[in-house]
Amino acid sequence: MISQTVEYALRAIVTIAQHEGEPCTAKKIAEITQVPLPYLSKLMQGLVRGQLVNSQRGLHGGFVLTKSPKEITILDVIDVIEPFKRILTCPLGIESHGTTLCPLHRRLDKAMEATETILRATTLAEMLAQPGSVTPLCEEKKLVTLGLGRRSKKVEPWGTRTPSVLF
Amino acid sequence: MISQTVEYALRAIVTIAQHEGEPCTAKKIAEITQVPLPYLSKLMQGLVRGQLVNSQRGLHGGFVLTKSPKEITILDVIDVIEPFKRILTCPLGIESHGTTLCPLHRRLDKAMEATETILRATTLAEMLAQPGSVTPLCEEKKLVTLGLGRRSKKVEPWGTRTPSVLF
DNA sequence: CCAATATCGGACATGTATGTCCACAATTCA
DNA sequence: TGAATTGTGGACATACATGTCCGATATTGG
Repeated sequence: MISQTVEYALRAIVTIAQHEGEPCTAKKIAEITQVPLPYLSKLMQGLVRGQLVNSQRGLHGGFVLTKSPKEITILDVIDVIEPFKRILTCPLGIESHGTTLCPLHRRLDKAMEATETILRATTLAEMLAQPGSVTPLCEEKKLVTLGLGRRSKKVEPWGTRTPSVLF
Repeated sequence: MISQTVEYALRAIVTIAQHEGEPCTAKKIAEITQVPLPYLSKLMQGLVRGQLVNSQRGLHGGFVLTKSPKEITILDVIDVIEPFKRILTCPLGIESHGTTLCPLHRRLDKAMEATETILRATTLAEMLAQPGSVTPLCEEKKLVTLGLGRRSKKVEPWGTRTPSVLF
């Protein structure tokens, strides 16, 4: 239905939307969304090329949305990663009936149309945490510093393996 | 959205439904549906195990529906080949909010629900050729006998490469 | 300029869906 | 009983989605 890659992309862009104002690094997004960092990096390039996010290299860099969350729909994200393909012509290459589909593919396309309509109608803004909502917000991992000076290391505190709860 | 395998399975079962009464051989189905014969054979085993069709080996064998086309829906076929999976729990393994999904996955599941509803509501019977329908019926290839006696061979007549037009 | 932080881009590795092949078993008909 | 027909099941081959790695490039701050 929805590929793993698209699922990842949606998690990522929602996370970025949750942090409007400050750039999100790939590393941070990967932790929150539970997506493998190397794969996420590849993904993000797609979102950048698709003009949904801007990237900034270097210290304090990361990714930010190019538009308001109100102006980005789920379908926008899908179309940038792997375009939503409706059934427009006969999959068997039969040209005898122009744009008219057989009953089977007409039905299948109707089902796709229903999905497409819902996805086009849903913006990122609608999926952000609402003040009165029951849904928990995204909890970022609180890192604890171990050691001192150059050798210090940030790690997850013991007992906080609960993943973030945006999703 | 819908895997190639499911697409093939649907073509096949619609073809069988179109020929109620007589068994369809895999070879015949493969020709009509434009599905590679070896792959189709594998597929059919799934439909048999899923109790949607019965198989009969030997001369005059083939596949027939186990029930009336009115009692088989598109969703039935999908569920037998690769079950339609709704989003029931958080894909990130977060258990803190029971069965409640985050806004993102709630929306995605709504889209799937819409699709599922349509597919469950569509039976094979609705997709067969209607008397008054504009949609062309399935044209099977008319084979021509070349040669005589034991050496005769059935082949497609020249100039009839037009694929069948059920779909 | 140097070191640290981050993204970029291409090459490579793995896994799953798709597609192929072949020997075998069941059925029919003569 | 023998030959032709037709589905069955397992092993194998290929294509594409998914996932990994690493050097290059850009940016910041000292």
